[in-house]
Amino acid sequence: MLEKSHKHVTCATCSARKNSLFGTYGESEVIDLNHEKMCNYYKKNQPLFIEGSFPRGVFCLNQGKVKVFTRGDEGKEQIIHIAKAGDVIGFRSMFSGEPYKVSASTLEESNICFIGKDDFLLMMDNNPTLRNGIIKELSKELGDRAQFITNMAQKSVRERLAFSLLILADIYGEEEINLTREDMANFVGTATETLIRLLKDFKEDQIIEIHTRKLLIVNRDKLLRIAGR
Amino acid sequence: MLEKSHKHVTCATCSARKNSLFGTYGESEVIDLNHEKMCNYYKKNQPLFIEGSFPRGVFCLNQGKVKVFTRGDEGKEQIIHIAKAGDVIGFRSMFSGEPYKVSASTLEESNICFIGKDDFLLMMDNNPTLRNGIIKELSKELGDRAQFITNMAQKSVRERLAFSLLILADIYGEEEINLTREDMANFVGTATETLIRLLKDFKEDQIIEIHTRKLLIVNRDKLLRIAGR
DNA sequence: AGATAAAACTGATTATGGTCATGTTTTAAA
DNA sequence: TTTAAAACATGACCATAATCAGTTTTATCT
Repeated sequence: MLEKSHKHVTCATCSARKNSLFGTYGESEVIDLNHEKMCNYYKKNQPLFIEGSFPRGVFCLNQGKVKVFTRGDEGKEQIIHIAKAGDVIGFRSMFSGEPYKVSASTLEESNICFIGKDDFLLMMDNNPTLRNGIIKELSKELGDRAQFITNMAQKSVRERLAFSLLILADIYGEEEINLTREDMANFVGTATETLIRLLKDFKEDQIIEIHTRKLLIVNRDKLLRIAGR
Repeated sequence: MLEKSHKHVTCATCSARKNSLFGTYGESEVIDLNHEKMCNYYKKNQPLFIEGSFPRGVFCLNQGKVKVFTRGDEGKEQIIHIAKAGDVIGFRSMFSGEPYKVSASTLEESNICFIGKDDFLLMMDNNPTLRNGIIKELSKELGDRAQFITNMAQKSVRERLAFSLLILADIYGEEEINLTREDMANFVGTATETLIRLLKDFKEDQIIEIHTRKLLIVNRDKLLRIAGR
């Protein structure tokens, strides 16, 4: 269980900050940052922001996981990205001036800090390192999405599942992968039933272990081979 | 036929510049820009850059069309984006420090200017408007790709073709859409044969006119309805 | 702890769209 | 202007994966 009070998260001691956009911040900058941010506890499945609304600031994950997704015509979610501790999300629309094109909500209970739009934009103006970090981040994601699109268009569901499991393994690190079948299907881009059948195959081929809701990858090499280059 | 000498393109009189990243440039900035750029004539199907190589600068289209694509495991192209006059391409990888994740080549004969990496980065440092324009552009594209991914994952080929034709209509403007069936299939994300069959359907439903290679949309509303929201 | 809802799973069926094989037309080059 | 190559087109067949309908298991709430 996470601590439910935000008072316990300070930027100076935030372990997630090291790998974040604010990882290069000096002591005084961290103090400023800490002053500007507000931290909140989120339950599982709580929305951070919703497609179509306008951004009021950015979210910095101290602890937990967040799915970023769009909805297709029939309301089915397509998960575009899963954010973990240290990730900063929600800044894209702030720059493009458009409403959010994606929604975000927690996949598990999380501690998430919020930095208001004005504060964040001011920081960007005054801090070339942050600015460059953001440009780099946007550019990197854009490259990743090109590959994602190609995977969607050309790989079979089996190949995409293998690919997705490898991505999920990176995101979950030491922990077991913990997603509902539906979320996983919405990440892979398939029907829930198809996903379940394929997971069963992978289990029988001793590629993964299934512990009810949780998944463990036991043969990464096989996954790499199935996923293709 | 295009003029084959680059001498005839100067930034001050470049009509494509108005809608480009450099659209807001003042007189002296335009003179600098013109001094830094080099303009070249490209034949049809000439590469600008190739996936895996490192960027040496950015390309600014004065005239013509360029496809931006990745290759899947079996070498099949997936077209991510089609750039037209005024578009600046190839800057993403310069910022992320990675090699290109996509390739680009001309779809028709084109006049394309080149601005070296150092010059471009210097311009960015000294010009907040350009910088913000780029951040905005990156952000906008990132949003578009989220939708693109969802379309790929959830729409039928028929729906995607309708959607793609609408995008192509925007890109080609007054001109007729002029792509090989293979390129169009690689944009939609389907097999060439499937694309051909669907084009025939659309023609029979009087949604498009086919003039050998060239396509004209005659019923935009029907396309909108097929494409879904 | 028991009730209720949500999620996970299974089987049968169907349709979409990919592949292969082959012929025709268009384009570009000699 | 002929010829070769590329692009376009069509038919037949098949595999993948979606849909539908239903059961079982797991999680959640009182």
